This record gives sequence, structure tokens and C-alpha cells, in this order.
Amino acid sequence: MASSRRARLYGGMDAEERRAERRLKLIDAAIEVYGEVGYRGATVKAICEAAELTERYFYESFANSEALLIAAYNHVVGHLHEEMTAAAAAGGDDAEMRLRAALTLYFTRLKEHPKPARVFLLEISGISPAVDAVKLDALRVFSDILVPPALDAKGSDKSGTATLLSNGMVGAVISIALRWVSRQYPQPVEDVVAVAASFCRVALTEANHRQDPRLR
Amino acid sequence: MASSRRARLYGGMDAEERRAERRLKLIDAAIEVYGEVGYRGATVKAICEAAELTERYFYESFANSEALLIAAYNHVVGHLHEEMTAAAAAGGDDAEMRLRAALTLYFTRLKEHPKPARVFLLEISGISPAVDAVKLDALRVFSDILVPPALDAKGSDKSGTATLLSNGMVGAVISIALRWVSRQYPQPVEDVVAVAASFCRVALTEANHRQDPRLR
DNA sequence: GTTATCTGACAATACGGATTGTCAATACTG
DNA sequence: CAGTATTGACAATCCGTATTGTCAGATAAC
Repeated sequence: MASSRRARLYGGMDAEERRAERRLKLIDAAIEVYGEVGYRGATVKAICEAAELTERYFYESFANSEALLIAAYNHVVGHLHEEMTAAAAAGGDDAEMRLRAALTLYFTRLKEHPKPARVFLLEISGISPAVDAVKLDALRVFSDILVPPALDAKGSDKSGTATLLSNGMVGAVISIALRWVSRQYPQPVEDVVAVAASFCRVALTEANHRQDPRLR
Repeated sequence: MASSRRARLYGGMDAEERRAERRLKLIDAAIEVYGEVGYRGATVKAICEAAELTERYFYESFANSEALLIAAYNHVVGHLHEEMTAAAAAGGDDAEMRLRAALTLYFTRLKEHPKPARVFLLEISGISPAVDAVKLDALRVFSDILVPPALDAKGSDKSGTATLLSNGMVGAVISIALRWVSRQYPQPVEDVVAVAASFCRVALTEANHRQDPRLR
């Protein structure tokens, strides 16, 4: 019963496995095509051609273009965040060190993969409420990786200042990244990291100052 | 000859004047409609209805939807920047004071006009290269208003750090603004200004530190 | 009042892409 | 090998909007 008759194998693969493979190919192809013509310029047909699949398989895995965009975004960003978290952990106990490690990894990857960078930095905005929600979620994670929310800030922030700070920080980093990418990396990674870090430091230190307003 | 036969008057207006008036009505209507359904959801027809004009007049003044978007953007942002410049000037000689004055005006206006705020903060990105160029230009102006480029920084920045700093600063402010607007203004203007200013201060002070790297 | 100009409503056309459907070719199973 | 599941190519349909065109009615000039 446990291994009830499985679906016919093709290329040594389960029906499920084949489906999963096609799904991945579509995601990879989408990233590629988005990078060429942007999300808006990307037609279902073009993506399918790039994936060497036909439209039928598109709708097998995704309800519509937007679903694929979200899947592709999560695919890329999820992996990136994992790497950043690992890099931060490897950075030791010092908040400053971990921050720099995470940022360095971030900008390094951005430089290694220009195509997805452009799309997922820029075009991900304003597509639809669903996409925006996904992006907001990712940005929250991003922020928490860079500057982990202090436990002791729990009660001391009824005003929502912490939210503003983390917004600003993420906005600064993303904005720097965006321009750096679209100008094709005019500055070395270290310089970019240094500047980005100086904005993150605002969120890092300002949160503490807040505890004792007299410091400012 | 000087006052050669002008076009027939309608409603006491020149042909030119009527055209200009229609153009303005279209821009106002566009801002309204964009605010309701977003730029992408805004059809030519809907905008024309809101403007109480027919499509014919749309194409009289604009080559296509994108042209109207750009015109509307420049209309709103141009005015805003004028006001910010004035506010900054009224702030006196102190860079910090001028910064706060400009930011206060900025966030105050944002709160007064939620609809255009959303569109021109968010949806303006990634429409097309032409629109992006217009936006980049506006952001440069914005940056220069907040933190006027120091004259003495001329030679000391071959690395493009100043560019990175101003990108980050603008990114932080815009990002804060965006979320603040879409969350319907949870914090008072003063708090938002204070946090935004702390990010701007990075660009303000970091530029100086750069002159003597030992300071950091 | 007559005529030329301008206006508003709306029809006609054009276009591009999403989504679904058909069918023959191919790859596996027994 | 015969039979069925699976695939790939592509046609057919659907849908919505941009853009252009038509025409009767309204408005100003003389």
C-alpha cells in the first residue's frame, strides 16, 4: 500500500518529479527573460521558449504570470537570505562585523548576477498588492538579518520609530544597490559596503540612543 | 501684424489657451485616477471621463499614456521641489536647520495629498527607461535640496562615494515616506522627519569625514 | 441668420497577448 | 509489439485597450 503503483516513469522520473523539474526550468527561464526585457516585457510565450517548454506546462505549474514572478522572487531572495544569514553568523558576535559580512555577501552576489538583481530590486515594486506583500515580507527579513531587532527594544518603542529606522535602512541599502547595479558596478564592493554600512549604523545606534533620549 | 488674427475664441479663450486648459484638466484627472487604480490600472478612457473630455483631446496633448504620466509627475514633483527649496531657504544658514525645514515640508505635503503620494513614490518605478530617467532626475534634485553638494568636495571624491551617499540618503527618505503613506501615517510628522533627518545626516557628515579618513 | 469652427459621443479598427483546445509524434509499460 | 500516457507544436479563441475615424450638434464670427 505504501508504494502503491506510481505514475509511469519518463526519463527515470516520477510524474511529480517531472513536474517539479519543469517548474524549476520555468523559474530559471523567467529570471533569464525578466533580465532581458523586464517583467512587463516578458510574455508567457517567451518564457516558455526559454525554458524549452510549451505554454501548457506554464499553466500546469502557475496560475498566471504573477504567480511565476512571485515564485521566482522567493526562489532567488530566499536563497540569498540564507547565504546572508550564514555569512552574518560567520561574522562572530560583534554586530558591526556581522553587518559587514552580510552586506559584503549581498553586494557580491548582486555583482555576480546582474540580471536577477535588476529585476528583483526594481521591477518587483507596484505590480500588484499580492506581489507587494511578498516584497514587504522579504524586506522585513532582510532588515532583520542586517540589524537583528534588539530584544530590549520591546517596550521602549510605542512610537514605531524602530519601524521607521528599519525602513530607512533597507531603503538606503536597496537604493544604493539599485543604482550600483544599473550603472554596472562603478565602485568596488568594499566601498559600496562601507557606505551601506554607514546607513545601517544609523538604525543600529539610533535605536540605543532612543532608550535614553538625552543622548541626542 | 503683431496681433495677427488669432484663432476663434471659445469661452473667451484662445485656441492655445483652451488646449492648455484641457491639458491641465487631463493632468489633474490623471493624478486622481492614478490614485484610485494605479497607473497600470488607469485607462485612457477612464482618465478622459474624469477630465470630462473625450479621447480625442487626450491625443491632442499627449502622444500616449506614458507621456501623460511623465507630465503629471513633473507637474507634482516640480511644485513640491519649489516649495522645499523655499522652505530650506527660510531655514537659515545652518545645514541641519534647512534639512529639517525641507523634510518637514515634504512629509507634510505627503500627508496632505495621499493619492499622488502613493503613485509618485511607488508606481513611478520601472515603467520604462524614459520614465526612469525622469525619476532619476527628480531624485537628484531632491537630494541636492536636502543636502546641497559641497563645493569643496569637488576633487576629493574620485571614488564616487558622494554618489553612493546621496543615493542611500534619498532611498532612505523615500522608503520611509512610502511606508508611512501606505500605512496611512501612523506616526506624527515630527517623528518621521526626525528619523529621516538622521539618515540624511549620514550623507552630511560622512562627506566631511571623507576629507580626513582618520576621523572614522 | 449663415457659415466655418469646434466639440462630444461613439463606432470602427488594430493589436497583442493570455488561455484553452487539438492532434500527431514520442516514450514508456507489459 | 500493442496500447496508453505523455509530450510538443501550434491553431483557435477570447479579451481588453489604444488609437483613429465619423458625424451630428453646439458655438462663435460676421
